[in-house]
Amino acid sequence: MRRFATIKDIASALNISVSTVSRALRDTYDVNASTRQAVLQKATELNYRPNFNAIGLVHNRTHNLGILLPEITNYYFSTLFTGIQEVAYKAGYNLTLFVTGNDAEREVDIVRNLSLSGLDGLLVSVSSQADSDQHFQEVIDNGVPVVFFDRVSENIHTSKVMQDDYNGAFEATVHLIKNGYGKIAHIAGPEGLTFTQARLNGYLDALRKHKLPVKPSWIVHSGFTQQHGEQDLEQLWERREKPDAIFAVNDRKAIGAILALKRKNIRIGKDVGVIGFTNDPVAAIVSPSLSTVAEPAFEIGKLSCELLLKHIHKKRFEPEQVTLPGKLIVRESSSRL
Amino acid sequence: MRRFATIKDIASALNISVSTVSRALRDTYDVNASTRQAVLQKATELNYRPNFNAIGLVHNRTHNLGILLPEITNYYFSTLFTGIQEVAYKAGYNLTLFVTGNDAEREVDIVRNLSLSGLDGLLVSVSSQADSDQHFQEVIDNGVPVVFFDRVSENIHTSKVMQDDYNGAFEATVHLIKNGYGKIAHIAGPEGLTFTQARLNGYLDALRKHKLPVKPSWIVHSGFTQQHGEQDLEQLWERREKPDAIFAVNDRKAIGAILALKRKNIRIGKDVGVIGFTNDPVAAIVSPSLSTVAEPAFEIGKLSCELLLKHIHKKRFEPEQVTLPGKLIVRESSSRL
DNA sequence: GTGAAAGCGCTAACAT
DNA sequence: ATGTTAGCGCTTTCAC
Repeated sequence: MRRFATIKDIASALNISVSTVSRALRDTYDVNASTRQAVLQKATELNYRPNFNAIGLVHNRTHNLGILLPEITNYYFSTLFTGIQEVAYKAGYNLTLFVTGNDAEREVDIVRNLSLSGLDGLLVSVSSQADSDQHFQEVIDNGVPVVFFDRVSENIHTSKVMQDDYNGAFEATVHLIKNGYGKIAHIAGPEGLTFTQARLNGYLDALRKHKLPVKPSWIVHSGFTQQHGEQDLEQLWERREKPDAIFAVNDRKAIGAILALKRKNIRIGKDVGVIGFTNDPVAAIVSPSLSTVAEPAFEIGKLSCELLLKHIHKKRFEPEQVTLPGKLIVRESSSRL
Repeated sequence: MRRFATIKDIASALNISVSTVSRALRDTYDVNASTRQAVLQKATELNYRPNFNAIGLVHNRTHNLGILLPEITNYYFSTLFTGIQEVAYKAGYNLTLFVTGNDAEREVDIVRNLSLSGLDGLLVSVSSQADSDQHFQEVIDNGVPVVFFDRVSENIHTSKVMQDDYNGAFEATVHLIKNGYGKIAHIAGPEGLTFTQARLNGYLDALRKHKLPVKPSWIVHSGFTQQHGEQDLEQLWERREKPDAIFAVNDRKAIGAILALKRKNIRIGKDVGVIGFTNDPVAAIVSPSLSTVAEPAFEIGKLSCELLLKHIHKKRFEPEQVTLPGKLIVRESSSRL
């Protein structure tokens, strides 16, 4: 059984008390300079490592943050994580990552079994809103700060960080309209997710504002993968009247649509315009390159983590909601030329 | 200050002792069925959550594994993580993720400051081998099991899980040769990393076996990104004699090369063959699609985690080395047709 | 089958 | 400036 050197070991080696060792190590109390010197040296010598379980037990905090994500194999969420870690690392917090695989049941299971005592706070992007948000409310009721980002939960009163999904979708749709497309379909995400709804609304309002027809048969909901994008497009092409442009809820679905269109020998841009959402690097690689709305993933990660740390440090911190703007990126897929 | 219900609370509510509560909760000792029933019910009622710091303190283990990765914003590592989590989740272990951003200094910093008492084991893909591996040896000397995967450390005696980089590279190169390319360049990773070297060796041996010229000027080392791939290609095209095929150390660099070639109006496949390594989904999306060697990322993740758990559970577990085969995936970029 | 008590490693009053 | 002690929440002898 492995056992690290403890402050007790240092104390007895030096013939002083554990409290003196503790104080010297923390460099915060009045400790004789020479004593501190001796302690520090002995600590190095014995390869002393503080026991975080013990410290956590005393202080009731652990310097551990939990992160709950629907997936990680994806540009957006992995970039977001990198942003979170940027802040956490500097603040001396470790990150425990939980990935649900978009499985709502697993999400509940994870949250219910969360070692709450091992976590000072929780950062969440929800997997699905089909079920209730009760499990998150329980965490909050237990006094653990929670910050939602990207896929937020409507019913829960806590800090949230999102991109401006509505306006991004609005701009994307207007961009298509301005480029001469008039029969614009929307390949959406699963129903029930707030941001799916926000992007749908942006799309709808853009159509209405420009007096274009809103055809329910041109709106198809499914998952977030490239395969879903391909399937959605096939479905659209079974309609009597076919659209002449596609606004996809994310780049992966847009790429799926592009591949499906190519297979039909339909020219992207010239025949059918396509625009996505995210600005996944693959958008610049695909041919023709994909127009999109860039999401500030890294920034959202940073901000969420900063907000969570504020919640943890102040006792009564009023929840904040932050919405970051996206940015229209025009490439080849949305131009007739 | 938040405070969860403890076994003490349950005990006093039920007028029994804490040890009975502890036993009932763990369902492992002789406890009267009705007592257990009462305890379980009270626990739910009070929303009892075990304190993992306390348990960790007693048992000297935490059910936490550390994962150290060079990056996460990338198909290979994020898939690998998913594989690890698959095993960890079922075994009831949480994962603390550390990402170095390919920064060797940061790696040392993280490892040196690791809360070793908070981790039952460590899974590592090293960021760079330029520096010594001393920091990892220290962890092992402290009795914390370490398993390396993908980018392993040569000098350290512990379990390692890798793909077969040498044979994958060999096969990829032979594939180019068989398809009629004779002047094959290699766009490599940074020098000093074991797997970079293994892929280089596979490439070299394939050339030698087929009596093809080995030209040092056709081998260029740099980083792992698409931008590096583009730069490397530009560098190759400054040579007096230009190659007619590229074997890239990974798909991202291969894609970079493809984009740079396209800019030069060189036809991929017909004029210059390209093959990558990884089988990133983008390889199927890029046009022309990219031939590659598929890496078993998910499997490597699973295996590494299984191995680490074995190390943790058995007291004296002999280190194992596992090498998983890759698989040649032929697409458009490596064919003259 | 259950309780009392010691102890995991550390911090934080309270003494001196 | 340093020592003594209680206690964080839990498990685990050792009694009975």
